[in-house]
Amino acid sequence: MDLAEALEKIMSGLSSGRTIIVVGSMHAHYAGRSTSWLAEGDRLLIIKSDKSILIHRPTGYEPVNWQPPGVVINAQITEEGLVLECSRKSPPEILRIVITEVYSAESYRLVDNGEFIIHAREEDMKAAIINSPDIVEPGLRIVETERRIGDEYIDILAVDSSGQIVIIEIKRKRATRRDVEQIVDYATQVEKELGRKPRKILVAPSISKEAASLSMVLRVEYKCFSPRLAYEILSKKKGLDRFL
Amino acid sequence: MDLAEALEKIMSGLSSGRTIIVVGSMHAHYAGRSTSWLAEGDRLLIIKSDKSILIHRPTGYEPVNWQPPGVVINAQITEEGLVLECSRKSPPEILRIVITEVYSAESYRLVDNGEFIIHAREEDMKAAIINSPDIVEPGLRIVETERRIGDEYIDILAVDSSGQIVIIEIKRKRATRRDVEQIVDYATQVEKELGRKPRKILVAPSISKEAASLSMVLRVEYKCFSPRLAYEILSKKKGLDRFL
DNA sequence: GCCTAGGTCCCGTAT
DNA sequence: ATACGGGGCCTAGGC
Repeated sequence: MDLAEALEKIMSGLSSGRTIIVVGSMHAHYAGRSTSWLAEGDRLLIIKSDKSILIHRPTGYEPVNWQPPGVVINAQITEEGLVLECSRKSPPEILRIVITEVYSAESYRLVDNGEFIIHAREEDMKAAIINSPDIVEPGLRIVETERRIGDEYIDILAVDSSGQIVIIEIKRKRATRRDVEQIVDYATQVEKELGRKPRKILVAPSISKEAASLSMVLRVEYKCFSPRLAYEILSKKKGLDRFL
Repeated sequence: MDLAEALEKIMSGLSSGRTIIVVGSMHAHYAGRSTSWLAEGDRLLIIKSDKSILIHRPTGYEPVNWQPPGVVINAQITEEGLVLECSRKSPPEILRIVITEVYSAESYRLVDNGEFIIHAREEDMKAAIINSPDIVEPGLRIVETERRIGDEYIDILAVDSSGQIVIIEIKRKRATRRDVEQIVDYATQVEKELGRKPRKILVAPSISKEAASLSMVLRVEYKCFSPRLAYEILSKKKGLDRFL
């Protein structure tokens, strides 16, 4: 396909809100949050209906260059080739794509209202614990979730059977040294605000060796719990709820 | 295009290491690190030559479902439609895609050896500081970079004009409270290992208000420096080097 | 706009 | 395999 024809496909696709797919040889230059040059090669260029842009190489999960939704696109043919200038104001950045050869250029009116449901996330762990605080510790009572202290958010604030405040930080993956530091920071903020030293419990499916030893020093407790288990508990409960 | 024809395109593309692009209506189920269901809708399916898989909706930067490179793909036609089972062992996960209608299915032999160069990253800031430590502070001498203490890495270890050890942590973006905690942690480790309290300098283009106040408390110093400036300094130096 | 925090983050790198 | 840290991370939510 020649460049003029491809430009026509792109322009009409852009104006009608279609998703555009161009396969061809191109190079690109990005300037903004960083600066990059991509030399000539065969790639897949996707321009979505919300004006998000992706340049994909033939390997790898990630696009090599891109723009998030909402850019302004200027397309024209110059002596260099089919030039697409994709820019936005905030942050100030521009992606300049030069297509020199087009193997295919098509646009599609895609209708996608399909629901997307995802589970076994940190959110499910939180829900399971709120529903059954005993998962963390018998006698625990939930006080507040997503409590904001300063600019920070504490996953769960609770009170234990002896009346002591408990901070709970949930992680869906193995807890790291950083996670331990995070909950200690929260505890410092809570103590400043409420005037009492809280207990600190890190809930995660596992904990790294270094994080475990740091948690000893900083008096952070660890409770094993996984997103998968949380999801199973919630599913069962939901299943039962149907019969109640 | 009918499903059988699309299957044929996919199979031949897979066996010849081509990049496959399917536009059509599909639904998908993922089970592994999390669990998700994507209901029927029009999407773009990409199977790259390294067997990375992407399902893109008509909007948004991110794929809604995906698999990183290296999955095993099983494709067949069932009563549900064209079913692709993409699985891997570690971590154990599977993405099952059911294509019910195909608008387009093509494969391309993409040749991409183009170099990709990126600048104005943290790495450039580090290089500029190593080259001219005065950027951080007059009289500073670099001792070591990427020093490993335990499992952690310290960006730059230096000595100031009075002979005191200095830890430098570089951030390409505005420094946060977490960044301050990180360098304090490094300092603790350094003190344990070397027996002397180091100075702590956070180098970043800016610092959040909360991070600034925390840095006062924890005796972390802040030095303003940006990836863009670092890149400009390095470019000039390189330009000069050509004439020396 | 800033700030926080999650993510099937991905990715490189070192042990 | 685990662990750590960067990324133009992106995205959502709050202020």
